[in-house]
Amino acid sequence: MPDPLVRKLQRYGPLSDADRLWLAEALGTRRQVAARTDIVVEGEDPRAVNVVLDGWACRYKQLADGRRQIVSLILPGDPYDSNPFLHDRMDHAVCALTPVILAHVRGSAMQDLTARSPNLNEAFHRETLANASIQREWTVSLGCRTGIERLAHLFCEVFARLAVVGLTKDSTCSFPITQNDLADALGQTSVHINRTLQDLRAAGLITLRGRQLTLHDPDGLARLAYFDPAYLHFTVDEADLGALVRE
Amino acid sequence: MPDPLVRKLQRYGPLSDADRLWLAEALGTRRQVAARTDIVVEGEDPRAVNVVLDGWACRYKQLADGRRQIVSLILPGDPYDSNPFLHDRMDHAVCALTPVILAHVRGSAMQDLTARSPNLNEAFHRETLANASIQREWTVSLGCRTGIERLAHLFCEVFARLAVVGLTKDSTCSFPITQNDLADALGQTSVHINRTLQDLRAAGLITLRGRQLTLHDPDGLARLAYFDPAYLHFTVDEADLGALVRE
DNA sequence: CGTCGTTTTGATGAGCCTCAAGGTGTGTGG
DNA sequence: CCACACACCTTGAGGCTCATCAAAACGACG
Repeated sequence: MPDPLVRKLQRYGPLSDADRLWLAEALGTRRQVAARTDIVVEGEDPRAVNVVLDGWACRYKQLADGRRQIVSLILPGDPYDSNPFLHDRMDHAVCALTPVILAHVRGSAMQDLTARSPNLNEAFHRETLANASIQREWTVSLGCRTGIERLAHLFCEVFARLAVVGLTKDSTCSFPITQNDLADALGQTSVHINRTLQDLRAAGLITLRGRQLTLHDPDGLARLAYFDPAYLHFTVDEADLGALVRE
Repeated sequence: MPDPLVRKLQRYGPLSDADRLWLAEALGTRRQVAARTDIVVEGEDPRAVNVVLDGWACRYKQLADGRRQIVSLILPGDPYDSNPFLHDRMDHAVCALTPVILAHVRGSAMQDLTARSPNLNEAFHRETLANASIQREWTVSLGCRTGIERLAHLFCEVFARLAVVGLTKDSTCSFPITQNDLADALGQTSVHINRTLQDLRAAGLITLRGRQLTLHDPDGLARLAYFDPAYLHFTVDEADLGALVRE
């Protein structure tokens, strides 16, 4: 398994061979988690970091009456802090959307890592900032994009994020979540997601079949979605989705 | 002007007298900004921190066709990083919603501060995490709360955040933004906000007149909004809005 | 006293939800 | 190997929430 974490962090700035080595060492044993199960966290060191190496996960919150909102997607290569706060109860949950392979960097190891390598320190810091930025963009999507724009925007974002860790091929990537999950992420019902998907297909912009997403017209999709990848904050400038697909 | 920043940070953990003193020193000269003007940032040290001491501001993003989404509110006592990223262009803007008084802590001063005081370091860290949590909650609001729930939730959140910095009196606080701003924050039109406001008033839950918000039934409002203040992550446990009002 | 930003009201229609049922695919057990 | 179950996707009909457009009332301020 080529390490998606390294690929990810590299997009925020250069890493030395030593950095890569240290990072590989710090990643402890891998753990398998089944789809549709919460990734629970035993009493957790706030400095520790978990990483999804394979599969998709999400953060979600649930209202008392059962309504669920997926507030972010966690893709291969994404580190995530499982602990929102030291003394507080968890205010949201993390859940595997597909079978997931996790690695865990202990708090002490993490501290060593960032102390030894300014590059890694910087990269992790940027990761945090980029996540905040993505969260803001989701707020924008839910606040002022229409149904079809939201869906198109999510496809653009996911494709771009997967491209960065080398998980796209031509204009295709894996897209293994259900329409129900999409609905919970985009603030709509699965029925309506289904209809909107058909519109996108009819417009010749994408196909989504058998957990595979293909972008037939990345630029058109980005235009429809008002997608501007700047908010992803990768330093290497991949100006547009088209470039990602062409590469 | 009693310092709302100190009051805010104290809610994340205890501060010593020395902490308070250092912090007061670090806050440089104050700056006035007129309402409805962007708070622009000259080439900015990424470690620097700005603080709103008085007035309300917001972060917003705008789509190419003009649609605006307010992604967060910045209230008195809220520190905010003006720099999303060092080398990147700004991916969102910060704007004064009312006349605002700002203070600025230079990067070097900030570094001294956190190096000298573990308390302050911890408090600022928690502030960052709390902000991320608030952003997630906004995602939930936009994704799965109805119009009236959204509005009620925002009122609860704002009241709780203002209570923490001592800016509420009985069950009343200042609420100086227009229905248009509310609309841009909650992903609706001002027309519909207006009608929803009337519903809240008719239900006897609030009054909002002359920039003053009064909660007549905080518990009822919280119930309607599915408001659970845990996501604000103040360490002192003010279990519910009611307690805030009664105090 | 007039101007301008803000709030309020009305009428109409689009977007999305709800409920309900039928279709498709995949894995499982007999 | 077939039959069944179950999860997921798809389709239809009807209704509610909210947007849009337009205009009137209100209020603060010069």
